[in-house]
Amino acid sequence: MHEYRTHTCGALRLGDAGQPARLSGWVHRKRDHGQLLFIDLRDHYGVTQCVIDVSSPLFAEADALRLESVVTLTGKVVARSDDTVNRNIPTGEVELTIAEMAVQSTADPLPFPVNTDAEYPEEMRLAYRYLDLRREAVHAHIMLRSRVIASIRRRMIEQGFTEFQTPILTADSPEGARPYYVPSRLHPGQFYALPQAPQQFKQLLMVAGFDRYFQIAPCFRDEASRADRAPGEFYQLDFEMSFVTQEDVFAAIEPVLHGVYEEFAEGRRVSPAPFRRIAYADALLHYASDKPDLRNPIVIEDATGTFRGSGFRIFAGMIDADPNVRVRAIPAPTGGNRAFCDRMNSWAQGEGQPGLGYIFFRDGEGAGPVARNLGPERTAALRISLGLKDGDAVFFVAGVPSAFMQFASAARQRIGTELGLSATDCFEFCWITDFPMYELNEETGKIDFSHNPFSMPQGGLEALENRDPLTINAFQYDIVCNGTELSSGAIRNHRPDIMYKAFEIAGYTREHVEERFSGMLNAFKFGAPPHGGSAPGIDRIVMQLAATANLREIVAFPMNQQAQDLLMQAPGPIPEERLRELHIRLNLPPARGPRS
RNA sequence: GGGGGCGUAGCUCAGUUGGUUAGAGCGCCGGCCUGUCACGCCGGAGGCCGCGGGUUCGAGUCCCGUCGCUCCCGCCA
Repeated sequence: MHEYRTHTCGALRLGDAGQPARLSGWVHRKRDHGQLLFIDLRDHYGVTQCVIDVSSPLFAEADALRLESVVTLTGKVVARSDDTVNRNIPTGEVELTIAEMAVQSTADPLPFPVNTDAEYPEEMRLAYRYLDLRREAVHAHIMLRSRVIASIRRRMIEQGFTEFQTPILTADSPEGARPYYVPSRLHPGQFYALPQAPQQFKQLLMVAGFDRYFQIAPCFRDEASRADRAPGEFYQLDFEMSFVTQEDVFAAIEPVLHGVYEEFAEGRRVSPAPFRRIAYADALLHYASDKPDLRNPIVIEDATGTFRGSGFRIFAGMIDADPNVRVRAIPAPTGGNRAFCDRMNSWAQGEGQPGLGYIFFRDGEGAGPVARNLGPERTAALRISLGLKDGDAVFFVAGVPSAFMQFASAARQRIGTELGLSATDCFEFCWITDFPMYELNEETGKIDFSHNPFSMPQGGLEALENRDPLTINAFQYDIVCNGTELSSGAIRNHRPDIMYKAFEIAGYTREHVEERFSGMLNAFKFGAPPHGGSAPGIDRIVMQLAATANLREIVAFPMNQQAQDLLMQAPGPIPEERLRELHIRLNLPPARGPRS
């Protein structure tokens, strides 16, 4: 017989009754009846009830076992009588009668129980993560993550992608977040940087002719964390393709994402490929967001014309005073009663807004103060254009769009949720396309890149030379699911001449470009294919599939919000001689850690 | 960098308007119990009420400061 086990704790069935068996695992739970003791033995695969009574010489030792001790139990598999079968577990028709017992490892009293799914403080969960990971729900989430990644890998390879590894110790990245630095021992005063993304390497692989690259890529950023944004490090499904248009990129990744989501959706509906494409400008207009949650059916419309010169003088006056002012109408089907409208208005005031104007429709006409001042004709025209009927309402926001955007988005989401219009239990994907290449810096009045400076401008060099930069879009796109941005991507700018011009518009000289991005720029001078890609966030995908709002549910060893690993106690001080080796002198006394 | 929330037993939490000796459930320790499966019953130990200062006859409770955790804004492929 094997030293530790003949079966796992999830394996035994009625058909095994009468056979000898050996199980190893953790003491999950004990039920002590004085003369009779039940031990639920747990391993990765399941739980099996083991039983021993006072006639056994092992009884006292078994009785004294503390929860979470690791034991090997050997005995006979016995069918349970009908009235003692446990239908809740797969092994519930049998039990193991304990004839031999070997204690592999004893457990001290636990800082928190692991056989329940109660909530515990994050700090404790992270400090004892190996215990936290024993709990059923977290254990299942980590397994889900692994299966999702395996599925992604298989689907990417099926799509003709090749997996590569790119350096972890590399050079400072040209743009983006604050990097992590690693001091060089061999080169005094010089530092490696950890990659914020393998962006440049994957583009160089395209230049090298590999055609379709992917990597489950670790990325490092020294930026503040969020519940859904890990501090320090996270993983992306990084991919890049040569000789492709934007539509080719979409067509390559849509079946992967759709397939993975369908595989793990467990009944939740997944929007079919091809996913909807929404231009950035339209997303801002209709959803007040560049990551619209399409589970919410509400579509915002412009109503500036309805209010211009109207009797509703607050909005009419704003429109006359500033040509940038817009009025937006947020339809609220079934929201047409004063109680709901007033509740939304109070909520808006709680959000620091002056209020939330509304019209609600009943008896064939619009009601409320806005309708009264707007007049029946304009009110009726608005109702018809928005497709609203008796029992519905419409809310209004007015001002300069950039100022009301965040609030309008929140209002749309709140209306959708409160009226039960927003779907649950589904995944709604869309692409946001046509991001502007440049934006005006409000403080300096200068033209800045609005997103990624290495994206190909739509219209190429010709557009850069002849058009108002603020009207030029880039071949840049986001993939959004349920209001979460899964990734950004772009068709890259592979032409040095277009790159020089693009940077010139943003105020950078040719010399500056050559100095900072020489690696990639030089590569592009020796024959570079047009290419593009994207990098969906693995953690966010798994979070959505696991239906959890917190990253710590789906990462095995997460850091806390302050980017500390409470289990391994990182970051931490290093010995003086190591510092000397690295040519580093600490000028300030080291900050005292929380558990020094 | 800024804002909100939380901090009472190992864990989850209650603690009234500022008023006697700070409570409950789980866990732990001891006792009882031969068919439970979140077993049940009895008993016990366990508290710098995050820390420091203040107001008060009296502070877990009110005020100020500080530390820790967390969520959000800023930031962020």
